[in-house]
Formats: sequence, C-alpha cells, structure tokens
Amino acid sequence: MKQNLETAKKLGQGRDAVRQHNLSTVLGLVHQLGPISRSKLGQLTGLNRSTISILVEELNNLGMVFESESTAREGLGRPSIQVSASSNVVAIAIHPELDFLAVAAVSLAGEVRQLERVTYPPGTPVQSIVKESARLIQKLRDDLGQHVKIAGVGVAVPGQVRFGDGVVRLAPHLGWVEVPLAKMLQQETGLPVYLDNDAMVGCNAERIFGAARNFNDVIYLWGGSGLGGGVVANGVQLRGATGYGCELGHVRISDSEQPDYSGLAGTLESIARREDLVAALELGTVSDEELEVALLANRSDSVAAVAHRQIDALARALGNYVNIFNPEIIVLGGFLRSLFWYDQERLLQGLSNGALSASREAVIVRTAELGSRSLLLGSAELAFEQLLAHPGAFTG
Amino acid sequence: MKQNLETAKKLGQGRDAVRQHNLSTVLGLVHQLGPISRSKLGQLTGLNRSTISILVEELNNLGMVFESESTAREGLGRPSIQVSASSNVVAIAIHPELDFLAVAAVSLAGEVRQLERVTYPPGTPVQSIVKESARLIQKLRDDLGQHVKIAGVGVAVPGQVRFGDGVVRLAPHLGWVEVPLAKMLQQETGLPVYLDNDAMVGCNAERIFGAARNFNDVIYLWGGSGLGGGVVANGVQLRGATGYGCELGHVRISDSEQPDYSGLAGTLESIARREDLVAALELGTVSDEELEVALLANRSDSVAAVAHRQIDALARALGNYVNIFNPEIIVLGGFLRSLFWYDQERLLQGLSNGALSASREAVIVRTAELGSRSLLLGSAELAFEQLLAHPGAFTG
DNA sequence: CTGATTTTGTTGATTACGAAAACAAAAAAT
DNA sequence: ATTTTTTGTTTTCGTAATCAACAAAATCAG
Repeated sequence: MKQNLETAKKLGQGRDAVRQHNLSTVLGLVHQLGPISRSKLGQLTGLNRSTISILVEELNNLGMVFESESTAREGLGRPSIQVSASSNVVAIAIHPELDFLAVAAVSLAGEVRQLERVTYPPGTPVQSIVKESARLIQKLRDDLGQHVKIAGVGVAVPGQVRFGDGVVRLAPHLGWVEVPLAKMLQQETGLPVYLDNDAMVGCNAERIFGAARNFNDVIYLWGGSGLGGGVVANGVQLRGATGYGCELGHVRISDSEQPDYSGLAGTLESIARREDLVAALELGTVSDEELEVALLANRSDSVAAVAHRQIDALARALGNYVNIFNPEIIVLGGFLRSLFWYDQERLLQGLSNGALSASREAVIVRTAELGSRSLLLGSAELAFEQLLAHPGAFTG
Repeated sequence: MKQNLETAKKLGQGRDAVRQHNLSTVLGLVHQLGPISRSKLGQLTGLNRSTISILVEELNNLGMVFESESTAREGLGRPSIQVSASSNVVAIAIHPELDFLAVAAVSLAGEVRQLERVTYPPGTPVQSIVKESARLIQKLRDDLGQHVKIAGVGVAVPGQVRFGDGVVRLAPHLGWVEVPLAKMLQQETGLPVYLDNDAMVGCNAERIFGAARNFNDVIYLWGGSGLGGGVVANGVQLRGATGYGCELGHVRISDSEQPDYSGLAGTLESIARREDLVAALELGTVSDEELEVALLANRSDSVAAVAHRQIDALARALGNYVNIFNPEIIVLGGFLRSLFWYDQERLLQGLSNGALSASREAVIVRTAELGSRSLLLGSAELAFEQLLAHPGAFTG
C-alpha cells in the first residue's frame, strides 16, 4: 500500500471505468468465443439488452466488430443478431529464434492472416533481426491493405523477459543480454510492442484457444531445446514480480549434479532433454512430429531406458506442481507430448506417487493442441490484451 | 468460459457495482492502514473529495468506521478529518490444534480484543470441539456486549481445506477426514463461517500486517510439526482450483526415500524437521522461542550437522520457489526462523546457487513478525474479507 | 393460413453515482 | 491582520445502466 501512497494509483472507480470495463468484457467474449449472438452476450455479462445494444454499436463504430443478420434457426422467438470480431483488426506476432524469424499477422477473430518466415545464420546481431522484423512488418502491412488496423506487436522471446519494460534479460541461445528489444522495435516500427517469454505466450494461447480452453487453473510445460513453463492461477497468468517467474524447467528435483542450460544442477531440464532422446533414437535434426513418430515406433530397451528416466523426472516435477498449484489441468507441449504418448501410464502413476491425493484426484493431463500456432496466437494476444483492456482508446 | 455459460456469472458491471467497489476499497484502506485522513483516502483512491465524503458517511452509518476531529498539525491548510475502523465490528478467530483450542475476537481495527484458550486430550472428537468453540464464542459475545457486531467466524485449520464449501479434507494430526466443519460451526453458532489452511492464513496476516506488508508477491513458509506454505501472487492469495494448493512443504527436492508426514518421499518436510532439531539439542517440549534461544546458543558439531542439512534443504526449496514465483520477498515463520538466524549466510548462499540470477537478485528473505498473533489476525481476516467485499450488505 | 406465444431489438424515461465548480472553514505563512 | 493553502460541503451536471412499453421476427397450435 505504501507504493500506492507514492504512485497514487487509482484504486477507486470513476464513471467511465464502468463503460470501459463492460466494453472490454463484451469485446473479450467476442474475441474468445468467436461469433456470438447479442442475447448470449447479455446472458454472459448479466447486462441489460439495451446496454448490450449500445456497447455493440460502439464497438462497431470503433471497427472492432461487425454485426450480421441471423444465420439459422436457433429456437423460439426473434432471432438474435450475430456479433463477430473484425478480421481487419490485427496484431503482429514475432518469434525470433536461433536461426530463423517468424512474423505473422493475426486477426482479432483469431485467424493467422499472413505468415512470413526468413532464416539467417546463428549469431546474427539483434540490430539486424530488428531491422528484418520491421521490413517484414511493413510487407505485411502493405499486403493487408490500408483498411487494416494494427493493434500492436507481440514478441515471443526464448529467454527471460522483464515484463514491465520489455527488456530481454537473458536469451541464452541467441546470446542476448539486457537487450531493450521492445524499445528497439517500437522505434523502428512506430507500433506499441509487448514482450513475453515464449513458454508463457504458448501457455496463454493454449488456455484461450487450445487444450486448456475454459480452465482457470492451468500448468503448461513446454519442451524444446530448453524447458519452459507457464501457469494460470485463478484465471490470470502468473508472471511474478518482474516477469521472470514460471521457470518450471529450472526446478531442482534430484540430488544429481548434472547442470542444465542455465547451470542449475539436478533440475527437470537437466534430466528431460530432447537431445538425449534424439540421440538414443539415432536421429539428426528432426521436428517434434518426426521425433514423436520415431519414438513411438521404437520399443528397444536402450530407448526405453532414456525415455523412462525422463518420464520419471517429469512425473516427479509434475507432482510438485500439483502440490504447489492444485491445478485443474496440466498441458504438455513440444517433445514432452512424445514422452506422454510413449508411456502415459507410467507418467500418471508417477504423478500419483508424488502428489497429495486431494490435489491429484482432480487434475487432468493433456497434450497441447495448437502446435506451432500457439506462439503466433499467443504473441498476438499480448497486443490484443492491451486493446481489450481499453477498446475505446484505440485509434489504429 | 463455458462454465459461465451455465452458471451465468455476472461479468458485466451494473450501476451499483461502482458504489460497492468504492465502498469496499475505502473500508479496506481504513482497515489495513489504520486511522487515516479523508484527504489521504482521496489521494489513494483517486476519488473526488465529495465522493469520499459520501462514502465515509455511509460507512459511518453502517457502523464500520467513525470519524474524529483532527488530532495534530499535519502541515498547511485545513486539517483533515481522521477516519478509523470501528472496534465494535469484530470477527471470531478459531484455531483448533491437537490438544488445545484458541478462540479470539479480533476487531476491524486489528486489535485482538479478547482471547480464550482451552486444552483437551488429543483425540477429542470434532463434535466436542465444535461445541466447545460455540460455547467460547458465546462467552466472548457476552463479554463484549450487545453493541458489538460480529462479521463472521474464521478458522485456521492445520490441514487441507476445500475452500469452496469449508470442508476439511484431511487434517492428519487431528485425524479429521472430510469434516464439514464450516457447516457444523455455522449450525451451532448461526454465524457465517470461513475455513482456510493455517499456513495460508498466516501468510495473509504477514502480508497485511506483518513482514510482507506492502508487498504484492510473497512466499511464506512456516515450520511447525509439519511444514506449510502460502503464496501471494500479484496481490492475491494463491489457493489453486479447490483450495489445496500451496503445499510448499510437500515438494520433492531430493532423491531421498525418507517419507514426510503425508507419505511423500524426499520432500522438504521430510528433511527440515523441527523434532530432529529438538532432539539434537536434547530438549523436550519447547516453544519456538525457547528452541531458537537453545539453537543459537549451541554451536556443537552434532547440532551443526543437523542444522546445516536442514538449511541446505530449505535453501534448495527456496531456490525452486524463486524460480517458479519470482517473488519480491520470502517470509520464514515458525522454527524456520531459527534456521535462518542460525546461519543466514549459508541459507542465502544456497539460495543463490539454486536460483536463476534474474529472480534471485531482487528477492529478500525475512523472518515472520507476528508470531502466534498471525493465526488470529489471519483467521479474522477470512471473515473480514467477506465484509470488505460487500460492506453495504452487512447487517451484523 | 391465422393467431397466440416467445424471444429479441428499440426507444424514451428514470435512477444512481461520481465529477466539477463554487463557496465556506480552518489551519499556517507573511 | 491578511494572504495562502488545503479540506469539507453543497449544488449542479453528465454519464451510463436499468426499466417499461412497444415493435419485430421467429416458432407453435389449430
């Protein structure tokens, strides 16, 4: 509270806060649930018919949504007007990786309208990547045309992100340290830029559009070269004080002295390693899908030893998360999907052994649904979140 | 969202929601910060002078607060009226343990107005404890007089609590399984009853009134016979989907097969054990304070071996929590206080070794301030939270 | 095909509540 | 004693949700 004494953050609600809030929730529902009738919006929000009418009209005027006449019979009574999110409001999703850059335009309706992908040699300096991003954004804008409004730019960063000011604290693969990426991109493009850790971005996407849709308490674990996580507690994404939280891979679960990519010993990331699986299967560079096919086809003892060790470690970690978070659902993405399908029984049994039964009983374990789309949808969501919070303030 | 489609929970805000919210925040500020001037309330909430005036008057009429003329010089200008929480609005705090029962009346102003404590043999059935609680509550009410209004009853349970319906899922020490304690107490007393896990209750108290005051991201760890935890993330207490979350003691951090009180192996609770410390010091039944004095006075190797092992385990666990939650502050209570003071250096060094530096740098570690008062204040807070959420609806 | 029923959209009047402005009050500063 | 500064009070105003009444568009019953 003392902070508030100084910063004088507004705790009270004024007149316009109500309109702001209602506008925001209506737009949010349209965004998440897709085309929806006015009457259903009324049911969901508890607002009066006349109020919904005014709100939707305002959103229409802002260009955020459009209305279409009733499509088909929905039962008794006068058919309700359908409200849909506009495809002409888009967010730019950016995903920089070691050797490639993906830039996409995602509409408020949830479609990936356009996707550009370029590769470059590892070690390419940030400045070049920023310039390249700006170029691709301009290309997207040109292709999409004048009448498309840009909500902002969302970036999924494979590393630790200071959420408040959009600085990449550390992205080991890319060799970035304290890079003010948001500011750099903002200066280059003139658009508002939002950064977040890639796993958290993926978590949010799965929660809104994917396997964790409709759940309010979610654990998301994603295995790529490293191992990242995301948590949704009580309907809101957990980030910690500065945005460095949710490092679920860097949690020590064993006495082993084997270090992970961040130098921490005995962590889940140090045991459940994609490259060990790939090596055991004697594969080269493979996609997650190819890895999965190869793993499920191979039942040799040597592969089983590696997989079992990783599954057991994963189970132990999941047990910890269940005890800590009491989630409704656990979502496994990346190569962790493959571990799940390799021996689901073993994983779930291990989870049961390590978790308190009260929390264990209720939780379900699923694999991610969105695949590579999750990063695009989730990154765009970073920008849309700001738009949704203040729809009235948006001018495009 | 699908849930909402069925339950039709109100997402939109109506006319009166604003008043409700503002009334709530003003009362909340008075409750937390103690006597405060009207003008400061205006600064903190961002509300207009006239609005504050009306709100405070309404709270006054409800008997929640009272106003007093300016006490002393506070600078230039007309002195502002002081607003204080009423001492005549109280919550009943109940804390049942293995062999004793504490029942207290805590005022909205934060004073423990009265405290009753009785002992009974271990194994006393729940029904008896409920009856005894009701008797003590009646005694408190009689002593306090007619003009005191009761906001409700808050119970700190040493076990797992299903937060939604106030059922004790499992309280190992007390031998309770699926006990509908809230309902039982409600029927016996006619008052609204709220339950929560004891560590979470303590966490909330430390956050509002104690060592974690003014922090929004808190880890709280409390060591008694067992080891419990509490987490505040982004200003709200974490409970998980059903209320079983935050079992920070039951997190596996080692390959050891030593089971804890819940049968889980290699957890923090299985290593950091109060009774091992007590045994090493060759003590009998001691209070936390006595234990601390004895521990700090004894620098023998045998004691050091036990203490160091426990400190190292604690450090490893704390490192995990830091990586997961990126908190601003860690608060250690119960006998964990003693471990901290025994070798602070070792603990902090161990923490640094196991945590990512980005999160590690910002976090501070402190010991709990409230001692045994934390459970009383925190339990009362359970009832006050409901009161604060809907001050207008309260009739006493 | 016709009329009753049901649900939804529309419109205007009503109500609630915070903001703003003008004025009064109570202190310190000059 | 006068000015300045801050706060409390009162009145007026604007905004936004609600309510009631009516119209519109479908299904249902015969």
